[in-house]
Amino acid sequence: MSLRYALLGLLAHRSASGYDLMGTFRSSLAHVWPATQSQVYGELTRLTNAGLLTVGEQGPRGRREYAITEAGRAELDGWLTDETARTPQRSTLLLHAFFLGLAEPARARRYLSRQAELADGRMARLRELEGSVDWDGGPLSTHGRLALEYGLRLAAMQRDWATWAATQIAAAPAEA
Amino acid sequence: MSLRYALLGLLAHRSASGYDLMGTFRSSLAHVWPATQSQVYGELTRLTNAGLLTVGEQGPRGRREYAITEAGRAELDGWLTDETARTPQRSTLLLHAFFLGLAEPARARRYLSRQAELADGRMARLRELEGSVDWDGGPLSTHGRLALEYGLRLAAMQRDWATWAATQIAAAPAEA
DNA sequence: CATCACATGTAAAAGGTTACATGATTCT
DNA sequence: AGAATCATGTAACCTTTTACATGTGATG
Repeated sequence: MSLRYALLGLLAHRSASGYDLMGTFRSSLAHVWPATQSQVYGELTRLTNAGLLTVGEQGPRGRREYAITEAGRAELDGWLTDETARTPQRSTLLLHAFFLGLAEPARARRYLSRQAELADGRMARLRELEGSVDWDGGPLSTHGRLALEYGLRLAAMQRDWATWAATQIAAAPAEA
Repeated sequence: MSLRYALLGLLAHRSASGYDLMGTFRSSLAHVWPATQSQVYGELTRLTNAGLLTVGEQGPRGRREYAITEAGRAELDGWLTDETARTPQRSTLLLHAFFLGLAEPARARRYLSRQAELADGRMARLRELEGSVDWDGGPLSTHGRLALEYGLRLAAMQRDWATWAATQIAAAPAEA
């Protein structure tokens, strides 16, 4: 149900076509709430049928420009500060950690070191993104910064944890 | 595809029934890789058909005791240190952050403070869990600790971020 | 005129959630 | 005898992923 709010949120800022929105999903929103083209187009149709969006004049290549309705804004507004909405957390990194005792210590340590490196790489890429985004005043600016900072802190946490975990493995040999 | 490895991982430690495994999912594994009963039973059948598990003697109430096969161990072993396996990260907290500029600053700040509180609560519950788990030497012990530490660090990061983000909102009023 | 960017959709399959359905054994 | 626990399964629905399919307009 969250993709719905991602779309409403983007359209609350300015009207756009499915194609436009996909551009945003590819650049910035991919880090926050990934979505595929087939999902976005489908959801736009559903939101229009539900009266939360309207379609404007047909553009050049069958382009459909979507605009948020009053009902759409109300729906979005209700969600914005809804504390109860939580996605079940699933992390393959964590699942690996849970079962890492089944691998030889040296291999497990190598795996964790590699994960630390990868997290470091993610941090670097986010910092690059930070420099390249035009902080122009849309919902992608002031509050995009908050999201970006979250990503940076998450990556840093994962790097530090993986580094620490590798030392723990060294200390305690494999069991099972 | 990860549920598959969660089950193989648990069964690599000791044979168990679907019901037993559900117990583990309810207690410890829920924090790592949540799964429902209907998912677990279905996957066990699929793993058996794929030759990665075998079913032992029928127990009391039609109980089916599953054991991992050599093929199952090989499959698990390949996955254990596979660096490429990554789940797309989706976080409602992050999505909220991204669009928080659309709410009034006071409301947005209240939301973030509440999220900080909630993260703090999660930390407390994990610390409780840490005390109550019997660290007996299974894959849930040494390496369950790693997973638990990850959870603690994640919650701490979220708490600190939400607290920091609230101050950022205070500084910059709403746009859109 | 060819290529690239624009632009929209559908179909099939996999993964996940919720609800329903049923029955056996053990404990009090 | 009744309740709790053990134990398995199915059906419907929603979300997400991957792949296919098609066509238009602008640019060099």
